[in-house]
Amino acid sequence: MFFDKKKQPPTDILLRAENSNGTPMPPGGIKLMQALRLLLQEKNFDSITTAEISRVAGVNEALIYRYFKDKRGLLHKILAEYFRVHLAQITNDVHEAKGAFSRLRTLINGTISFHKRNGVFSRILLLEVRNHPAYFESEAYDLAKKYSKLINEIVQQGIADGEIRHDIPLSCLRDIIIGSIERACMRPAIFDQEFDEESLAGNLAEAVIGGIKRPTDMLQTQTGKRQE
Amino acid sequence: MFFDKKKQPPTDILLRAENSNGTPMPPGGIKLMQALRLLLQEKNFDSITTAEISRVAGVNEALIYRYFKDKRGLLHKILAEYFRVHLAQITNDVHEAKGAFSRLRTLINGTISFHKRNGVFSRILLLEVRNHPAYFESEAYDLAKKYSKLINEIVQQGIADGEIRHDIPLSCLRDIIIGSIERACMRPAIFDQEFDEESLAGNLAEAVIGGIKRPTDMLQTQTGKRQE
DNA sequence: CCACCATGTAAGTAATACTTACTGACAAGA
DNA sequence: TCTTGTCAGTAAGTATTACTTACATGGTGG
Repeated sequence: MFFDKKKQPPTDILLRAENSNGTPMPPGGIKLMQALRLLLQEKNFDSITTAEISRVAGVNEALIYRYFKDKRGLLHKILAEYFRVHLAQITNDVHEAKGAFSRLRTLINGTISFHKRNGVFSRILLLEVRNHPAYFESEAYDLAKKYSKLINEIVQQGIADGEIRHDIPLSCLRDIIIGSIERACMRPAIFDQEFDEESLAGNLAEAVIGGIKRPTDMLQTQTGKRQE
Repeated sequence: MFFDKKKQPPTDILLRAENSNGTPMPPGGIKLMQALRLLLQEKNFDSITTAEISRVAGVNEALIYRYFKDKRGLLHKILAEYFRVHLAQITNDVHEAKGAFSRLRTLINGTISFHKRNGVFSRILLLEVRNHPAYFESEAYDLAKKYSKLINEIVQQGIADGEIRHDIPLSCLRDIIIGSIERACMRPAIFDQEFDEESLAGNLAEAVIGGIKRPTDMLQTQTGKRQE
């Protein structure tokens, strides 16, 4: 097993969140983030009211607007804290692995594991934020781009080393990797389904790598764009 | 070229929509659907008000609640009409093609083409509905499942014929196919970006098929689950 | 002519995201 | 010790908006 440090409990993320300027988030802000995170385990964002969030947090409703831009700003902040932890773990693990394929397996494994351990992260990222323009101006989106860049680096290195095929654009390869992972995590996130992360990640990596690896021989029909 | 009938204009869908019981949708309902579709070209669903929809449609606001369950019900109905047209086209094209790979290419090509021609469909499906439980009770979701079943059929036939690998679960293969397509269409949908559908679909199909095809020889490391 | 039903409407209501104006605590400086 | 300023927190609003209710109208069959 090349990824054994994933047996942590459903990490208590966002306990130590910081404000955008670097100052630590005051207690009220932390409580609000924890409250929304808790509520998101049971219902979708739109059906959670600001009154509910503040009631669960035990603070006044107006604090949402003091510490965050608005209700969605609070959501984005939570996502950002998840992403921060996820990125720290995954970049470390990836750089420990050697070779493009091993790194990709590590990435796929780690990402799916994180999604499984953090269903709220899954739901926020896959379902709740991308329909609203403000997300793409948020800190959370910046971190999502960093994640994307990490994949770019792995794939580009793999191409340079002759492991990964060079006849398909980088963006397309990245779409396959991220798209497959997200699709696989979406159904469990929506329906609260359990899944075997080990085998899922293994199978996904196997098939995805099979598709993006450089063909070692010429007997397949892969080189010609289309035959008919 | 195996898919030449896709040069239709951005189809005028939902002009001939029917109510759920089979009776034709009255004029007011049609106008409301067209109005929301128009508005969705410019802003996201949440920031469109019912007052706005009815104003653009030129009918009274209460008609939304007579002909649809609620505001989201109207959204789901629009998506369902898009899906109906899309499914009719794609199932036909797919069944004309022969062989699992040719069918998959047809499916990928046709789906991406439909997404490109119908940006509103893209945005509704990929961004606006899956965050709300009511979607999964809707007619639109039933059609989405039909689309999913179509892929199942292709892949299962491909496995039976020895074209597609059998060592990876069907659900996983399907996630790769759908996930890749949706991820590739997401960025253009969000940012209104143009893209070359021909090359995108070709590249995607090429890599995806490369990953799910049955290995014709044993010289790769694909059979063992993991080596290290 | 009338009963009926479908299409359409005006006016209202409850809920909710967000705002404003305020209080108390605490620390620094004179 | 008084003043000043800042930061955490709050109560009480307001404007918006999704949704409801009760009513009007027009065509159709008997």
